Amino acid sequence: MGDVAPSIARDLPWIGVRDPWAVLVSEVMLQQTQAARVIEPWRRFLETLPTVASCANAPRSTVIELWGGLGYNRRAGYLHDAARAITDEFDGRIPKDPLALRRLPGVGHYTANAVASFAFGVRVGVLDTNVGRILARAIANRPLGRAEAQRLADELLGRGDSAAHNQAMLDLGAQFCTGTPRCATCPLASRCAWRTNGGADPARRSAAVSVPQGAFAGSNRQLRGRIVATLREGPARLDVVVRRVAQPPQRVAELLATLVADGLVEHVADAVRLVGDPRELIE
DNA sequence: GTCCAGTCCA
DNA sequence: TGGACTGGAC
Repeated sequence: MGDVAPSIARDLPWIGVRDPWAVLVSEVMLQQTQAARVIEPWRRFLETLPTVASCANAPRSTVIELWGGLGYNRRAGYLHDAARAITDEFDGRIPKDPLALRRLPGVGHYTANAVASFAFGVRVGVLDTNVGRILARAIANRPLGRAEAQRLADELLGRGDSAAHNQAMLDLGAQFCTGTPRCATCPLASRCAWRTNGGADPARRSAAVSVPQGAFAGSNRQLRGRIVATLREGPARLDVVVRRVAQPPQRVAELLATLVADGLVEHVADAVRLVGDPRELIE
């Protein structure tokens, strides 16, 4: 985030100020993806699918294609499902109540509150991993539970512009309160409870704060990469892939199924034509 | 190799 | 409530 804010939809006039659909699309794209990489795909997406209805009526392949190089293609599927759910269950209008928003697929605490705040001005604190760290470090100096952290975030809103406040918190956290904090330049440092009192980092194991990724070696992520690399050389039968990556057929089939479900690589689809739906092999 | 990170599910 | 999933940037 940093120089470009999560609520980019508010500042880009061609799609309409605070258009709830534009905000929802941007917030889903911003899940685990930095803002700078989101802008172009976001613009492309909205040019083709400018409304909830246009997305709900579009074929799945279009939505996944428009996702471009953002990765985490599952989010595209969720967004497509969400557009259909809004059409079917909410009369085509994106709800402004965070609890209702959370019923949409792919919409969790963060996205629900962000859409409520940035699209509708609902006075609710937006809590991502960086804001979670600010609360645990600067305010409480101890790990917080989910409800506690949300209550603190809500209390900090005060009486001013709550969306602007949330934006400031997100930016402050993203720029200074990262995993390894940049206290030397942080404007909150002189008032930070953790800096003042010292001790172990309270953000570890605090609510909403993400944990480090596990080891790469031996992970599914590594194996997925090897499978994709194998298939890039051309379509291959499942038994060939299994031999190449030297892993149990069951495990390879499971990962292949996730690759297919995510619409990841054309060669995977070729492989599926050769060996059938790998999901059937798992049963 | 390490960092960043929200949702889902058990 | 903690772990799995996922993947580009550096």
